[in-house]
Amino acid sequence: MNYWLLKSEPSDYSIDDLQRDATEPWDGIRNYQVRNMIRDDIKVGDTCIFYHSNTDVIGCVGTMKIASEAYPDPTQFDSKSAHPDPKSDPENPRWLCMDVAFESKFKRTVTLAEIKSDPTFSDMRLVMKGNRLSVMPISKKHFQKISRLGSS
DNA sequence: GCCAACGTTGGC
DNA sequence: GCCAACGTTGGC
Repeated sequence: MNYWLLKSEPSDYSIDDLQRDATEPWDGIRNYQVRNMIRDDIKVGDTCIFYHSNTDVIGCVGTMKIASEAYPDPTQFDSKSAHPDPKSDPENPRWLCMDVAFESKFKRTVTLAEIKSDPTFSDMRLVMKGNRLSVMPISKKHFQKISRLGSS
């Protein structure tokens, strides 16, 4: 099993929204590196950290599980969605998404500042320069440490 | 709201 | 294939 970190702006979709919905499509991904990870590497049952970006308290807020295989992201064909892609061919869709299932909400946010200041995380892609991927693999070690911090 | 660090697009 | 212009992400 692999571990991932998935970013979302809470004003768009938050951990509380996922707790309420239980399962939700993780859609709107429009980056080829991320698309390829979804297509090739992310498997049903993989565990993910839910990360809140672009907000007052930035950081890791809970965990979730991958709940489906990758499938074509319907929002790419919806002109009213946030990210329609008129160049995507319905016969050969460009963008994929997958369903995620709520697992847990942390007792507290494990903040980006905290992660940056802890040498345990110095080799984590999240804190390395120039990394803006909204989905990234993380090590089991980092996943377990973040889970432990969030549960305390 | 600013802007650095990307990624994408399209003219040539 | 190069690269300038433009768009996006996301921390601050």
